[in-house]
Amino acid sequence: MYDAKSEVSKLLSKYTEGLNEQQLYDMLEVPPSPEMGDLALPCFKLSKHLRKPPVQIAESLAASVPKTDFIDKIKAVSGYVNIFLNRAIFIDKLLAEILDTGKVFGSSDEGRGKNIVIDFSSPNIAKPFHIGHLRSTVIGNALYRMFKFMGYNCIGINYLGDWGTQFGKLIVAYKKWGDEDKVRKDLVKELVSLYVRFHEEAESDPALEDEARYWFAQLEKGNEEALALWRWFVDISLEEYAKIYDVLGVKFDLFQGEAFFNDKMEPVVNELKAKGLLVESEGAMIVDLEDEDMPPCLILKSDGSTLYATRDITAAIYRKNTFDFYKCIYVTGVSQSLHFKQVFKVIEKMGYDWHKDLHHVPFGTVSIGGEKLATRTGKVILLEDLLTQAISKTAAIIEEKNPDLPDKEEVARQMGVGAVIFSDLFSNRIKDVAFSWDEILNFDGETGPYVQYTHARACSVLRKAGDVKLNAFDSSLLSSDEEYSLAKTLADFPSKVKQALDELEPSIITRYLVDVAHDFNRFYHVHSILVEDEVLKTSRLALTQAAKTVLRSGLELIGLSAPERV
RNA sequence: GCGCCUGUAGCUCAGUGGAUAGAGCGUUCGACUCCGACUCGAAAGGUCGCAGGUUCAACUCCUGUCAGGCGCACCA
Repeated sequence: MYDAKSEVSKLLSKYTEGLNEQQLYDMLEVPPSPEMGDLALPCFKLSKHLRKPPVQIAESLAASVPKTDFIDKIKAVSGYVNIFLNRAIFIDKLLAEILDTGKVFGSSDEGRGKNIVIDFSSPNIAKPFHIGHLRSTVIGNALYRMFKFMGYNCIGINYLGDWGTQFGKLIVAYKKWGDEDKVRKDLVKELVSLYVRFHEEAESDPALEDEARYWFAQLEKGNEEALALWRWFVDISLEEYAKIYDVLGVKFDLFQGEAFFNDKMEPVVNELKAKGLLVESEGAMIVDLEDEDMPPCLILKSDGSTLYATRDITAAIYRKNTFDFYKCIYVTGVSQSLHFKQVFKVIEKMGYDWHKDLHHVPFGTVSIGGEKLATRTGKVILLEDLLTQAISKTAAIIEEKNPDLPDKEEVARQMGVGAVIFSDLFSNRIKDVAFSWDEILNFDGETGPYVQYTHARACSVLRKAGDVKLNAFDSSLLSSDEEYSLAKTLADFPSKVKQALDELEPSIITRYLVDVAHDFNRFYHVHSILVEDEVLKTSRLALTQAAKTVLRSGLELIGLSAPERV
C-alpha cells in the first residue's frame, strides 16, 4: 500500500545527517491544520546535535531537499519543515488501491494461524438481559470482528453464569410456587419473579435458605431431579438470549459456562498445592500475593468449595490447552480489574509463560439516575425494551420520510440497533456511562444512523450513476480541499484499525467513521457528483465508491449493518 | 485506610511531548428549482480540577493535592 510518510522519510533521510529513515518516520507528524501542509518535521530535537537553532535547520532543510513528483511544496515555518504532497498522485494511488482491494482494504493476514479467544457477554442464567450486559457483548463483538479482519482465527466464548447457589433458591421456589405453563410462556421473566418471591418469603421463613442450600448441594452431587430443573432453566434462558443476540447480530463459537468447569477444578487445585502456592489462611486456602502488592487470591472457601478465581484459572488453562491461543481476552466491567490481575498473576506463579497473553479489557460502569443497575431493586432497563424502542423509533422515521422503502422492518432493525451499539462504542470504553433514553434515542449528530445514512447516500449516488467504469478516473480532477481531505481521511483507515486493535479499543473505529461521514458529506454538499463531464463524473464516483467501501467495512467492524437504502 | 480508574466548552465526549486545545448536542445566524436536508456552513462558548516539577516545548510525563467512580477474604 502507498505510504506517503515513508516516501517522505526516505527522501528526507538523504539530506539529514545522522538520521535514518525510521527515525525520520517516527518524527514526522501531521500539522494541526491542513493549510500548514500534509506532513511536518519538527526540528527542535535536531538542534542540539547540529548546534544550530531549529529555525535555521528547518530553513536549510527546506531549501536543500529538491522537489519530487510526489511533493508539491516544502516550506520552513518557525522550526518546522512543512511538506505538501502532490494531491493527484496521492489520490491516484489511494483510489486505485481501494477500488482494487474493495472490502479487504485495510485488512491484513498478520493473524494467520493465530487463535484469539474472546470471552464476552457472559450473562447470568435466569436473570434478565439488561443494558449492563450490552457493553461486554458489543465491545467483545467488535474486537472479534476486528481480529478476524486482520486474519486471526477467533473463538468467541460466552462464559455463562450458569452455576451457583442461586440455582438452589430457584429450584426451591419453582417446586413451591412454580407453574410450568407460566414459565414456558414468560420464560426468564417468570424465573426472575420466582427468584424475587423466594427472597421475599425467605425474610419471614429462614428455613427456605436451608432448603436452597440443600438443593444446591443436591445439584452439585448430580441429583437427577435437580439437574433436570437446572438444565431446563439454562435452556429457557439461552432461548431468550438467543433472540437478543440475533437482533444484535452477535454470534458465539462456544457457549461454555461456569458449570462446564465443575469437574475440572480439582486437578488445578492439586497443581497449585504441588507447586507450593497454596497456603491456609483464616480457614480458607489462598495464593498469597503480598510480594506483588496485591490482596491474596482465594482458591477454596473454608468449607472446601471453589470460588470465582478457581474457576477462572481452570478455564484459562483449559482454553490454553484446547485452543493454544495467541491471546485470550476477557471483556468485563472495570470492577473486576483486581480479580483478573490476581488470576493472571497466579497463572504466572504457576510457571506458565503464556500469562502475558491474557488481557483484561475493562469497561466503565453503567448507571441510571445516579444509581448502579441492580436486578433486585428493579433498577434495570431491559435490553429488549431498549432495542424495541430504538427500532420502533426508527420505523416511525422511515414511515414519515421514506414510506416506500422496501424491506422497511429490516432496515428499522438495522438502524435502531445500530444507534444503540454505536452509542455504546463511541466513547473510550473505560468511561462510566449514565444511561439516558434521550441520548441513546437521539439520532442527530455523531450517531450510528448518521453514518449509516451517509453510507446509503453514497450507495444511492452510485446506483443512480448506473454502469460506470470507475477505473477510468482522473485523480488530477479531484484536487479540491474537500476531495483531498476526504481522500486523506480514507487513507487513514488501515492505521486506525491497527491502532484500535493495539489498544483493544473499538471506539477508535467508531469515531473514525464519523470523520469519514463528515468529510464525505462535505464533499457531497460542495461538489456535484453526477455531472455532465464523463471523466469528472467518473472520478467523483470513484471517490464516492472509496468512501462507501470504507464506511461499510468500518460499520461492519463495530458490528453494525450498512444498509444500501434507508 | 490502601489500590486502580476518571476529571478538557452549558451537556456528552475527542485529543500520538510539539504550531492557534477540537467534535457533536444545545443556543444564535445562514444555505434547499440541486446526486436523498436524518445534510452543510458560520458565530458564541475554555484559568484542559488545583499546586509544584521535568523539558527548547506539557491537556499529554513526574510528585503532591482535591473531587467522583470502582475495588480491597470465603458472591460472581
